[in-house]
Order: sequence, then C-alpha cells, then structure tokens
Amino acid sequence: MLDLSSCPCAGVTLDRLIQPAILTVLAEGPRHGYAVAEEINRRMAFGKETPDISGIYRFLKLMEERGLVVSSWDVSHGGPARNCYEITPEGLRCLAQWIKTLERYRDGISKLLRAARSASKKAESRMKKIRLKQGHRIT
Amino acid sequence: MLDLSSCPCAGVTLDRLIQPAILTVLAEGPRHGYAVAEEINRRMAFGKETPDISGIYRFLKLMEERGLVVSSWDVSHGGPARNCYEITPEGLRCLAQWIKTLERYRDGISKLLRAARSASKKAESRMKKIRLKQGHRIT
DNA sequence: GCGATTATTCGAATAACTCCAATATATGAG
DNA sequence: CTCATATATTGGAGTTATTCGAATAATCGC
Repeated sequence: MLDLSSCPCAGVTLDRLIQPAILTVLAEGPRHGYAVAEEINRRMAFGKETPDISGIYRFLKLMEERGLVVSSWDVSHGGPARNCYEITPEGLRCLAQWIKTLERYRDGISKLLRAARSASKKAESRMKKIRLKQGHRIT
Repeated sequence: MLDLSSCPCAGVTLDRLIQPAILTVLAEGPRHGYAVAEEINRRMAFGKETPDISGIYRFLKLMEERGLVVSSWDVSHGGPARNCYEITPEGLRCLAQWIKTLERYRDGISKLLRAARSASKKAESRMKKIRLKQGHRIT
C-alpha cells in the first residue's frame, strides 16, 4: 500500500493563509511578533502543529515594507526587547481584499469538492464493473 | 494608494489544488495531458485564467511515478502522439484522501474568514473612534 | 510551403518555505 | 554564581515548488 502521508493530499500545509491570519490577529489589536505567532498556533492551526515562526517574522518584515503594518520597539518590561506591530489602514484594505479572496477560495474548493466526490463515485462503480466482468478469473 | 493586485491577497493562484483537480478529471475517465489541462482550464479556474500547462504535464509524470495514474501512447488519430492517462486504484485512494483534505481546507478557511470579518469590523470601529477624537485637527 | 492548432517536454530562473543556528535577556533551580 | 529554560528576534543555507520560455513534432487549412 502506497503511503499517502507525505503526499500533499494529506494536507499538512496551507501556507498562503499565514498572511491573512497575521493580518487578522493584528486587526484585533497590536501585538509583537512572538505573540502573533503564538496566537496563530493556538487558534488557526490548519492541521499543522506549528507554522514556522521565522516565517511569521519574515512576513511581518515584508508587510511592514509594504506598509500593511508599522512596528515600534518596546522595552518597558522584563525579557528581550519586543517589536510591536500594529495594522495600518492599508493593512485593513489588504485584509478586506483577503476576505473576498478567501470567499473565492472557499467557493472554489466547494466546487472542486463536489466534482471530486461525484467523479470518485463514478470511477468506483466503473472499477467495480470491471472487477465483476473479470470476476472469477482473478483470485 | 497601494496596488494590491500583485499581493497574494488578490488570490490569483491556489496552486496546490491542481493535483486533486487532475485526479478528479481523470476519475471521470481516461484523457491525455492536453485534454486534462483544457478541462481544468474550462471548469476549474480558481480566479486564474490558465494554470501553467507544463506544470500539469509535470504533475502527471510525477503522479505516474507514484502509481496514481498509468499512461499509454495513442497514435490512432491525426496530429502528434498523445500520452493517454488513466487513474489507478491507488489514484482513487489518493483522491479519497484529497476529499477529506479539501473538507478540512474549506473548514479552515471558513474559520479564518469568520475571524477576519470580525477582526476587520473591530479594527474599523477602533480607527473611526481615533479619527473622531482627532476629528477637527485633520483636514 | 507557411502559419495555426494540437501535443509534449525540458531547462533555467525565481519564489516560497523550512530548518538550523545565533543572539540576547530575564527568571528560577540548584 | 551558573546552568537551563522561556521569551524574543534575526539571518543564512538549503530544499522544494512553481512559472516562464523555448524547443520539438505532426497535422490541417490556405
């Protein structure tokens, strides 16, 4: 039996969604990188345990370059300095577009899902017929 | 105004889904590569006009290596030779797993969508308040 | 013959993502 | 005091994924 656990069909990653997830968390309120990552791990794990934390920092940097978030250093506490991120109006516009995109994703997936289910059934009954035809010869 | 058309939030690609789309088309019946690509373009374009055709050929090759499909050359017609692909029982198992994965994707996206909508509203009313406070000073 | 259409394939470039390691500070255990 | 641990951020190297562009090839209409 073929092992399907390393096949993308196992669906361990759904990477592109990290970006709207970050925007969503920051739309709820300002947070520093580590807290964003923790929040995403806690609430939005899409089958995967831990979306790579360095990836989240990288996205935050990228999003700052693009003006979707702004950051400021916060040292008024114990522990290492925190880079606190806040969403901008541009970031909110981006999130609004993400919402439309996510709706399209969801609808596209639903459509594919229906097609896959119906095709799967069709193929299975076709294979059953072949097996019946060849019936007594095999095994 | 920032141009969001080249941002992934524009959602031009939803790449990983090409694989279950190929399996779905082949579960409906055997087809050669070009026909698979056309069918996918015709029915399953997720916002993008043409999912790269060479990518579809590449996936078909990969899927054959993995035993999900089998191919045979067909020259009984005009035009260049066609490599005809057929789904295997392994391929059907893979498609069955894809169906479960797609359900998880859809549910994950729905969850993110709800969070994004609520966070977006929250952030907007927060920004409105700030604008009211600073009201007369700006503009 | 020439261009358009159908059909497949390959190489190179780029983008995306992960893994690993480094740095830094505070806190609590021993 | 020192070591381990948790918090917090960053950078580099390597792998994989994906796209783009070009090459090849055969048939058909003009």
